[in-house]
Amino acid sequence: MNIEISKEEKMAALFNALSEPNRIRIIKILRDSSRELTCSEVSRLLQIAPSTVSYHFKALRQAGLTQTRQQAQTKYLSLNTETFRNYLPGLLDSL
Amino acid sequence: MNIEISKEEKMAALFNALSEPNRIRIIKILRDSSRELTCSEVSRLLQIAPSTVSYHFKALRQAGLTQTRQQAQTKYLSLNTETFRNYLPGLLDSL
DNA sequence: TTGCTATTTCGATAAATATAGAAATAAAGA
DNA sequence: TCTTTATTTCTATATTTATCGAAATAGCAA
Repeated sequence: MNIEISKEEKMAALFNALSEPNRIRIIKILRDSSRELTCSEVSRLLQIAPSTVSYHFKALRQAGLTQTRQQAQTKYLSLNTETFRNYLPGLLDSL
Repeated sequence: MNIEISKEEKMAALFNALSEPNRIRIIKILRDSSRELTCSEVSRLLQIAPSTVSYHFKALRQAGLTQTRQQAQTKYLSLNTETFRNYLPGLLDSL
């Protein structure tokens, strides 16, 4: 059984995942390049520690805004367009 | 002079103001009723302490999502539709 | 003036958050 | 096998946050 979660709580969780500048930057890169990103690549691009990037990746994934594909040691991050479509239509264009 | 603020930081601040369920509830009431709300009214409606509501009002106002009109001791809160229009078009319908 | 109502600020607190470095895990390649 | 690369987890820390009750502020009304 699931704990009851209100629409407001769901939306708040989505906004919370987006309430950090580096996470917005990650989302924008994904939106604009339409390719996948790796942890180390983002670490280089944004100049933050890999462990911090991993933490942000986890936050985005847990909110359902992204998904990952694994190949060998590397995990490729991409947008979960369905979540944006279902809960935040048009928002990607606002970033 | 102003501290340089990136678009990502601005958007993150807006999302941060929206990352709390009770603040989303306040925004939704304002959107649906198209009337103003007072601190005490929201305190009664959402069953949270007036000081907590005041704290949320301040967070929303500082982000630019709402504005207040004062009449005697009472402050009336309303949506700042311009901010929604400029930065988050269509978002009100997603809440 | 005195008491009532509305809001904010203050003080305190418990919880969550962003961050980094170190250690752990796992796969690739020499 | 040993080394390098990629990522995650753990530990620690400093900061922010949501919350309340109490006190302060300000206006209204009897």
